[in-house]
Amino acid sequence: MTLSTAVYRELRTEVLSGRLKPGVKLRAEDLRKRFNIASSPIREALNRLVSEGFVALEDQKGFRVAPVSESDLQELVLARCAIDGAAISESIRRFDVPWEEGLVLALHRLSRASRQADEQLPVGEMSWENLHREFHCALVSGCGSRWTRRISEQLFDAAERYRLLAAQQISERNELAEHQAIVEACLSRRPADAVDLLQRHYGMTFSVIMGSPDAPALQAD
Amino acid sequence: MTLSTAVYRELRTEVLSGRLKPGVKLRAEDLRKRFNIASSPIREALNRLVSEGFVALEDQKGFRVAPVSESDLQELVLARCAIDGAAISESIRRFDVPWEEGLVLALHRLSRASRQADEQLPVGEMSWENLHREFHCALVSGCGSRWTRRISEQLFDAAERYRLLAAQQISERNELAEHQAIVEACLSRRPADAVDLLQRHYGMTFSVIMGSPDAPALQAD
DNA sequence: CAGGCAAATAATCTCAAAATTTATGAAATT
DNA sequence: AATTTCATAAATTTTGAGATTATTTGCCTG
Repeated sequence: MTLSTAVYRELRTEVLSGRLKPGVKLRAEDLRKRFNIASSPIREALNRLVSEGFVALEDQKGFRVAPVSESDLQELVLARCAIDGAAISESIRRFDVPWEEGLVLALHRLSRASRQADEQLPVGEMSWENLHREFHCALVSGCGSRWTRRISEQLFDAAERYRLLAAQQISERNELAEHQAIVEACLSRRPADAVDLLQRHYGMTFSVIMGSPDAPALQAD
Repeated sequence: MTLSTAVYRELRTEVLSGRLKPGVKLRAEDLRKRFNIASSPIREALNRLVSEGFVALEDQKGFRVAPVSESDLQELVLARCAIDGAAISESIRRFDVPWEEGLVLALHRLSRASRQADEQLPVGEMSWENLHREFHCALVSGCGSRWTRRISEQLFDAAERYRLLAAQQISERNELAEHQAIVEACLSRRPADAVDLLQRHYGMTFSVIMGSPDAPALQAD
């Protein structure tokens, strides 16, 4: 792997996990010292993140972690409702067996995972966050379009960033039940129910994030 | 504007217009000579295009113009049907007056434009291609989500690339009538019709592209 | 206090060369 | 003849120092 790619992945992870706060300046010089490499690979990594929307670039003013706002989150949730809704509906219409099985498996794994992030994970085991991501990918994986799947993943990552920014300790809120209900609607081929449950699920996410103690931070940046 | 940004725009235009063919190697050294600048801004521009999917990057093997394929186009069209369909439906549900008026205006301008690209455009006038893009943006601009709008634009650009690659002389096929029918369905608040017409419109695009004399080129790359 | 100016800082770009990886093609081996 | 080996060539990535251009800062003047 090239240095550019390594730095790209590291910065992407840090932005998405909320370790790098919105609006923070990303000076090539600082990052150069931090990673102990020259500035070219750093600028290349930052440029990739710019096109992904996780880093903002103003000509001659350098890079910043992409800002957040309540309206942005609201429109993000709206986009996810529309796009993932269409994708899940199409998945049910097609009803591939690999899709069905992948979904069951992803739900099972997610249900077994603990949300306690502090305890050390056994080697080779994925975190709840990663399994949650896999689950949402599995939901839309039967839609027949890699374009749609890629977009759905990007939107998930953007939304997850908001969740992790707002919530160090958010109520667990029995998401498992919501996930199970969605899968049930999928398996029994009830597209309208599945879409409805999915959109409620996203709507809940929005409320929980905006209701969290850290939510006011969304105004400041 | 920085050099990076200028090169980014130029390369993006050339890839999307089909002047740079799929699979073609993009060597920093060659581009350096061509633009007569150093390689850093060139690599930065290429890295931005990588995240956008218009340039492919394999570590240690350099940059190439993103490949194309029939299945990719098919899945692209599917994504556009789902996403723009949802967006247009939501736009009608909301029915903002600015959206309605923007749509009428965009259609009017598009109807006045000539498709002859060879003749010199009067200063300040947009090409049919640009007006067509504006029209499609206007269609989904009432959906209430900047995320959805951005995604719709990116998908339009990717699809337009296929159209321009496949078609130097494609039948004009009375697209104007299709556009008018979609707008009519929007203005009279018939979401199901609008979505249906839009999806047929995209489906036609797919058939026309795959039926063009240049279509076999889609296999080779 | 507002506006302007110069110095300091930051961002972008250049250039030459080093380090690393991949591609090439001839010689050796099976 | 086909495959492997290996040295060489070429390409990609990275370095690091410095030049250039734009922005910010803080002082000074009006």
